[in-house]
Amino acid sequence: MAEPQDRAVRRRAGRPPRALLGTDKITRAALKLVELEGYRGLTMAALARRLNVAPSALYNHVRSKQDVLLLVEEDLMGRVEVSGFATDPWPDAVRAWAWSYRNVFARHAPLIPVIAVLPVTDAPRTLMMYEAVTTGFARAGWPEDQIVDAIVALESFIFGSALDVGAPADIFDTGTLAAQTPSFTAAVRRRAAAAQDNGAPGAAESDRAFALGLEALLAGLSAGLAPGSAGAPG
Amino acid sequence: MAEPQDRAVRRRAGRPPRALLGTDKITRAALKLVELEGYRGLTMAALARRLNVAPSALYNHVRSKQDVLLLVEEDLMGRVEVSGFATDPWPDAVRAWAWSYRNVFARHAPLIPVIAVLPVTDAPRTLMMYEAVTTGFARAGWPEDQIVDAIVALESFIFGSALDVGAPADIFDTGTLAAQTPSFTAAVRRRAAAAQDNGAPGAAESDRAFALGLEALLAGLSAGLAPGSAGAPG
DNA sequence: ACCTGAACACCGTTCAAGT
DNA sequence: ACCTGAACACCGTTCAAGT
Repeated sequence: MAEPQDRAVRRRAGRPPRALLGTDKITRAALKLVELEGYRGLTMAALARRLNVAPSALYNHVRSKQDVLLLVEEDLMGRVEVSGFATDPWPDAVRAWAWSYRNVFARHAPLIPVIAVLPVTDAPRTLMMYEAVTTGFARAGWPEDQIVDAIVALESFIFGSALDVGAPADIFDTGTLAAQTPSFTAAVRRRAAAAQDNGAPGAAESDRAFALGLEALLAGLSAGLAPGSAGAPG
Repeated sequence: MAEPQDRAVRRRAGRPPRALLGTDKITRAALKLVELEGYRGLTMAALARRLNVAPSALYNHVRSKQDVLLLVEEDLMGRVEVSGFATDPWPDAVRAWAWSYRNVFARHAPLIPVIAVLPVTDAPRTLMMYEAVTTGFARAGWPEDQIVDAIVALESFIFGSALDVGAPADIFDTGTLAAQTPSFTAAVRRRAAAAQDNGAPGAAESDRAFALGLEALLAGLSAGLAPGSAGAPG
């Protein structure tokens, strides 16, 4: 583990005999850093420190911090479960995919606004995920021109739900305004009670909301394959 | 519009005869700044410049920049359409609410990760929105212990969809990897063609995905009110 | 209580100099 | 090509001094 060249002994300037960095090393260091200190701790300076180089050295391998985030995102996409789309019934495959997708990014919430608008061009793992999902939809008989919309709709729900996992347990505490919001306050109380009845303590609530929405989406998408059912107001 | 005291003429230190700031003025200035320069332009320094004060003066009214974001969020929540819940059939009320909610926050995407985990305590407009939605659900016959989960599921979809609105038109361009992702590449092409057939140019695609998902959720939620239909794997 | 102005401890990024 | 080290133009936030 300990490099022969420790950074306590400082390296002199100039190109080293063999490159010290590379996108894979940067990716692994970034992931480790996020695991240890969260996204607040992911700074170019901290990343460089972990890799025993000067911050400016990173810019020989990435064009910006945004590039580092893309490297991390690509790695995470490879962890999303898509194997079911080749073999399982459509609802089962989507369920496994959706739960793993949400769980992977729940721990990487700050990445979500980035991914949601990120072009897939030159992101091979991300593309392979979409390819697997698409073939699964086609195999289940989805019309080709609706597949991407359906994936985007499911993904939107997954991203939003991944953010919800990070919500504090008391997010819906109505506090001093409880008297002005009687229906909502009562519903919140009932929800907490229902979530506790089934055993688990805190994360149970976002799991239940995710399950409810996912099953509704699955049922609605299955039922609504007939053309021209939806229209957009405003 | 022009204050008698212009900042070209500088103010001397010390408490002014009447307070120059206030949370409402800060909120309005922040919204204007975001409208003009986006969230990248929303810095404490820029905000102070707009208000003709020193940056440090802001800290007499907010504890942090995060506080400023919360002020903005509260203002935006007041713009979400909830009037339908008092009068309209449940699906119509949810539709109007969901579309307006998505449209408001599509232009404030950087706020979404903040809102998603933000306690509602002491956020009166946000709470009033939840109260209106909850009464609408109760009126439609929803069991009280499932209402909050259903709202959270819908909100998750809305937040994710609001992020999707900001995606570039070519987000699914498979580029040099098109040959390795034939199914997905074909589906993307078909989607673009279908979206153009109906008239509109670019935003049409996220609108279609949102409509598809929302209608599926509405149908699935309506159908799935029977207990114990969903279960969570892994 | 509520302002100014100076200061602090960071950021991400650029670039000349070195091998 | 790929590193170091110095420098730049910012950040958000704190705090003494002033009225």
